Amino acid sequence: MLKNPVAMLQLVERLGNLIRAEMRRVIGQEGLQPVHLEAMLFLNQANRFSNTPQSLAEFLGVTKGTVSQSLLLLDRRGLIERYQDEVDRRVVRLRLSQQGEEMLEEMQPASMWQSATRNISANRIRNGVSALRETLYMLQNHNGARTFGVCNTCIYCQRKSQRTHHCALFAERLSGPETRLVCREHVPKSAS
Amino acid sequence: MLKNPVAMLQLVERLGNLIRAEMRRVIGQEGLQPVHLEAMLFLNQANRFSNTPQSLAEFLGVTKGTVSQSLLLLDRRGLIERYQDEVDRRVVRLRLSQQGEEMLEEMQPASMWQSATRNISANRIRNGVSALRETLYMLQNHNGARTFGVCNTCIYCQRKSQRTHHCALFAERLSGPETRLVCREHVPKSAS
DNA sequence: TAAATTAGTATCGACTCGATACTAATTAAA
DNA sequence: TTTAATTAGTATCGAGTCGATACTAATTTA
Repeated sequence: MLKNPVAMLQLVERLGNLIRAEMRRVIGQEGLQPVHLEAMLFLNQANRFSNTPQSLAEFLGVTKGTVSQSLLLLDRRGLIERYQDEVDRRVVRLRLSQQGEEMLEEMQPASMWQSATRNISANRIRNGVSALRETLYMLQNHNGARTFGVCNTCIYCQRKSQRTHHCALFAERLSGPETRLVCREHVPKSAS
Repeated sequence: MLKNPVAMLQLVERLGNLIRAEMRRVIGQEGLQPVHLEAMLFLNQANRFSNTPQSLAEFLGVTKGTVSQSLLLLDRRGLIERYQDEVDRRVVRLRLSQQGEEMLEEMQPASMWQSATRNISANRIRNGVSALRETLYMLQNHNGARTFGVCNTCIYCQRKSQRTHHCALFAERLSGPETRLVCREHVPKSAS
């Protein structure tokens, strides 16, 4: 009974390393490192409260100095754009450039995963997903780390009508598509 | 139905990164990097056919040149021992030193995991483990990568009596404890 | 016996990463 | 309101990863 969590740890670790190695192989052809792909994937998903270097650093679990270096490189390659925030002029906003979006489109790391799980029962995968999700939230909660979930699973997200939502934390309106982006202030509903 | 595998990918990736960041935090205090801990964990588990630089490189998914560098560092710190193989004098055998074993003992990265999964149903975790394991084997099979499973889940492992086992590939006897170590030639029984 | 293969090491350059020190903008305090 | 503290971000340094390339030495194959 006690051995299964450890088995899960080892499997996640092993799979994580494989994914990382695969990432290195794929992205290496562009002269980039795994962390650059991670960063681009984040920027592709981050909502307008979360697209900053600070936020990215927290997501990646590295210092802001480190992330600054990686962003420098992505900028040099023309894969991202940086612009100053209108209100708080210390903060830098980030977005993928056209070129960055295209590169991400080409990668599609998901296809490998699809084929690897083709013969596994859907029910088993569903159970796996929920076990992993719960574990993730627990772990992050325990570390005081952010969850970076999407708005529609957040306690601050209120549905106003069929189409419009409202964030009670930032006190701003959210469009439908926006509720499917990740936020640095996300607090999962299930975490009581 | 198609979204769940991708969700699982993202969760594994995210958890993998968290584990990696935690590793960096813990092992960083010893002046080491995550890959060093990975290497030590591998050497702690590898059987006598698999405790070589080549094997470690395959496990980690890096080149032998890279692994050679990491081993140099571990050797300098006195955490591993290297010795020449008796039969084939090109190959170098690796083992953890006393000091290396003690360090690994102190780490115990599993405890964090135990607490993070405490409130999750045992059944759900079991399902998660088997989904992840199947995925891992599929993925490795697909890439032509080694599975690095333990002997007692390998097609070459034959039970001779209550206590003794036999490896049909290397044509050698295996003790009970040895069947719980990982092997580079492992082929999972389930993979028909 | 010679050629090819295999295990491992050495060196180079680009990059990560934490630590430290810094600038500039904002906020809190006196 | 002026000053002090905080916050977001950048720059630089050193140790280390990592792939690529080139190498040595031992073993196999031809």
